[in-house]
Amino acid sequence: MSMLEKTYDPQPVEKKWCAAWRSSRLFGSKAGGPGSDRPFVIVIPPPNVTGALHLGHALNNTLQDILVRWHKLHGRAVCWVPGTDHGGIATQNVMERQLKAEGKTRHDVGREPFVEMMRTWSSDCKKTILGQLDRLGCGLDWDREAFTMDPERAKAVHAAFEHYWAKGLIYRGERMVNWCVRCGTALSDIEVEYEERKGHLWHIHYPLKDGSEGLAVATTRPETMLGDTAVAVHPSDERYKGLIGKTLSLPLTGRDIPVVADDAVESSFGTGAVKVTPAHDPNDFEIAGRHGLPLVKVIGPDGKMTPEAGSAYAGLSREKARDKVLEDLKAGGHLRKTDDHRHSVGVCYRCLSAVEPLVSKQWFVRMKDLAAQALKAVQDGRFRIFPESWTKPYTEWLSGIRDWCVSRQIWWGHRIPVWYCTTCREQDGYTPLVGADRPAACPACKGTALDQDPDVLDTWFSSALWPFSVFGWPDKSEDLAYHYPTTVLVTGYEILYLWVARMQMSGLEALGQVPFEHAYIHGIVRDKKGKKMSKSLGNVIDPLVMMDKYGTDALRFSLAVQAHPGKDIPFSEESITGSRNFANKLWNSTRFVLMNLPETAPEGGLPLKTLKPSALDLCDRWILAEYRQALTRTRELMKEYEVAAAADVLYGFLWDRFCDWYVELAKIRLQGADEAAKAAPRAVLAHVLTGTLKMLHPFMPYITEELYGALKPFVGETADFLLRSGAPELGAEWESEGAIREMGRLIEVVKALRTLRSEMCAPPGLRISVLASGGESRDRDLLFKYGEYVRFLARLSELKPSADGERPQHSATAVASGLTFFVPLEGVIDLSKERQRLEKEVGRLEVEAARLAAKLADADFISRAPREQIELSQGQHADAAARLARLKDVLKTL
RNA sequence: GGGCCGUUAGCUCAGCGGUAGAGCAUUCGCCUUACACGCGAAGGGCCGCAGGUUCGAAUCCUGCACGGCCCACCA
Repeated sequence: MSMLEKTYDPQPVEKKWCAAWRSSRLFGSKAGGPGSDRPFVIVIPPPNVTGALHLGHALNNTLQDILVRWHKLHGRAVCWVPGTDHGGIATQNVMERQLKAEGKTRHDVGREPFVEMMRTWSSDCKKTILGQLDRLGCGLDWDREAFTMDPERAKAVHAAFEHYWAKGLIYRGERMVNWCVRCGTALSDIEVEYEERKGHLWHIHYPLKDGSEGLAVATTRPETMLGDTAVAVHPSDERYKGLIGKTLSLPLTGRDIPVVADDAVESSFGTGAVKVTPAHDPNDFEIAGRHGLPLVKVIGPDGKMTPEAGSAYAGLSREKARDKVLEDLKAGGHLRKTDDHRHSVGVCYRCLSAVEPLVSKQWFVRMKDLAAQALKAVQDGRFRIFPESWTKPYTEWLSGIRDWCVSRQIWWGHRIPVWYCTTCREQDGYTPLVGADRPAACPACKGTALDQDPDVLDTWFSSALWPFSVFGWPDKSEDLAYHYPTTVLVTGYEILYLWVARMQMSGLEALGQVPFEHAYIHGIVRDKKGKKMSKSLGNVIDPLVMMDKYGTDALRFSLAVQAHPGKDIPFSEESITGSRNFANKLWNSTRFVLMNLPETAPEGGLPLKTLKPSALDLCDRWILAEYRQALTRTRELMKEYEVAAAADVLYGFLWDRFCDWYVELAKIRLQGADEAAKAAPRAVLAHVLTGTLKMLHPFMPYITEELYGALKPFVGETADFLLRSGAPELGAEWESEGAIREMGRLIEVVKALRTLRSEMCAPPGLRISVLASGGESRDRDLLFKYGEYVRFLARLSELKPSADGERPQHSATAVASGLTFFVPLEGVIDLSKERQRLEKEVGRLEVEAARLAAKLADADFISRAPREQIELSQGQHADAAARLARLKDVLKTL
């Protein structure tokens, strides 16, 4: 490493190590084979092959890589499986948009060629994405790359489907489903999002068949009235009691429809009478079921009105039909009222167009029993969610689960492994054949004409199998047994139900064990105003651009340090510069340390543990104690997936304690003439810095790998990679409350003197002389024992004792750590300014002393508070009172 | 309609029973031989509101307000 540059240049370093990690198979678990302990295993949430990585991916994968590297550093076998998801509708949509630009549809291309085009295109996309993950530094096990639609995963999909089928957990039925007219497919309930949209509430009058008054219904979708087969009212609604059982004449169609009574009707809404359109509204579908009402399908899967809607409307789009129905109702005098009305509209989560509830024949997975297993796993602790607050929404969703519509009328996906005999399929009670391969013949009629179901499975069906399909399930291999259950799944809360819950259910069903023991739920990366990043808002930050500009480590660290469990991250470019600066700080502190070490490292490195305690100075013992604390604290936090807090602890330790205090103090000996005295700070610098870099490595892998390479001989290590060097250790014997307390007192003195210098406008070049007086001998002894620290850090020419009361003329005063400091500043000091300064300080102390005195005078406090608390307050009071007395003394003589 | 989360310095957020911290931003002083992507110092907060529990509450409890998210069949 060239130590000439003052500023870290990330690009060459990243390129070098990225290639080295990969070529050395640093993260392969295939070669290593089963060890004695459980490995740390993560399967990647496979990104859809729809384009390039965005910041959300960068966050998700940074967090996973942090965990993987962290556990590898601590000696655990790790396996992080890379892969991508074929992405079903989302991916097909991208391709269809491309075709549309050429004026074509997928039907112009044809099913087979279209799927072929998608395969080619998605594999390019896959390469891009995986390359970007590599660049992010992800320690993935590249030998295991998987794709949700490759042959191995197809095997798992078929096995799962057959398993469900055999157990009666999968069925085909005509049900109300969410239909995306634009995508031309059914969607599951959770693939529908709801948007508040402006609309109207139209009041339409339906006369009785006999021509008498009838009643008015209120609706937001007048075009569906063509499919009405009843009007429902609440059974106890006085207004309509007399009409229940009567027959209405549906306007525009003349169809006879009954008035039925149903509890589901809310009397206070609209007119209190609901038109019932069983074929196009999930509620109405249920009402119809209860009353044996017929279905009239007036909207087709193409979003156009069907012949059943009547010749005047057939072929019109939903929107056009609405206009015409309203016009016709108005003309017939049926439209009574039009109110503005905001209501939520279900939209497709992929294309945001309004979803049409339709009755359609689809495949469903029966969820109740599956959900019960998953519920049990989370309740008895086999599965835990971090942060815990997501557990409740998760269990509630599972408790209220409905059957999962898994068939999709698109072409890109796993074809449903079901076959129909062309001759027998129309017979009542016909059971289709289930299997991946085309059956040779129909078992009933021996006919060989068999058609495969044209639909494909929901993309989430294959995603749900991911934690075990990537390990070769359904084959019961040693590899699967070794890696399953995996350790943790890292993902955003937006797919908790869509994906996490379904993996739990299918894993428990297929293997009887949870697919992962923990789910670590992170937030969404937003812009700095908290808005979701989107191309249309123009607020997208491209992670690749950020990596080019500031370095990968800076991007990773800025994401990690903000990733508080479950919380969204308001991300801005400024937050990366802070991390870039931190990387530079690491670079320069290593530069400093190396400059102060011998040219070549001695055999076995610089000794630390063999140094005699007497050879260690207070600051050495202090930084080692602080270092041990930082290690301990970081480990505690990581255990709880408190990644952001862990990053913060390391940041604070390295920058504040190590650089700003220890490195400065180490200079005293390093720049001194006593060669023997240099051994201790050299060893401490090398060991503490190297250890801290190791702990930071999961967060900033590139720079720490680079710096470790330069430092390792000095700590007696020879590992080729940081992650093979072992975790930093420091025994309990290095804990030292005494050192931390004593340094704390000295730091207080230094800060007080610096403040004073600054307030007195003493130029930094001016070496000042300081007299210390008063205090207990314990405090004086400490001060003068380490007077060199204070002299050096506060830039003093001398620090010496003065007899009590001897205050030099023209001096400024500071009180710290039980002592009074006088700084003679002839010519520099302004007496009236100094008086003001002291009076302000006196005022502040008086308030504090009074507050504490009142507290101590409170009989309730004295009798009820714990003793250590009382003693603490007494100490604080004594301290404030003493400082006050000193300052008042000084003021008197000023 | 239900649930969850949030409301702390100008901004972003920590703290979660002993009256407040960090980073960034601001101001002032410094090219102090690791680092100006730096060093030192300063200013800035009745910890959303109202009650309650407690010797003591930003911290626990109960309401309320505001913001965000999730779920739900109000046509």
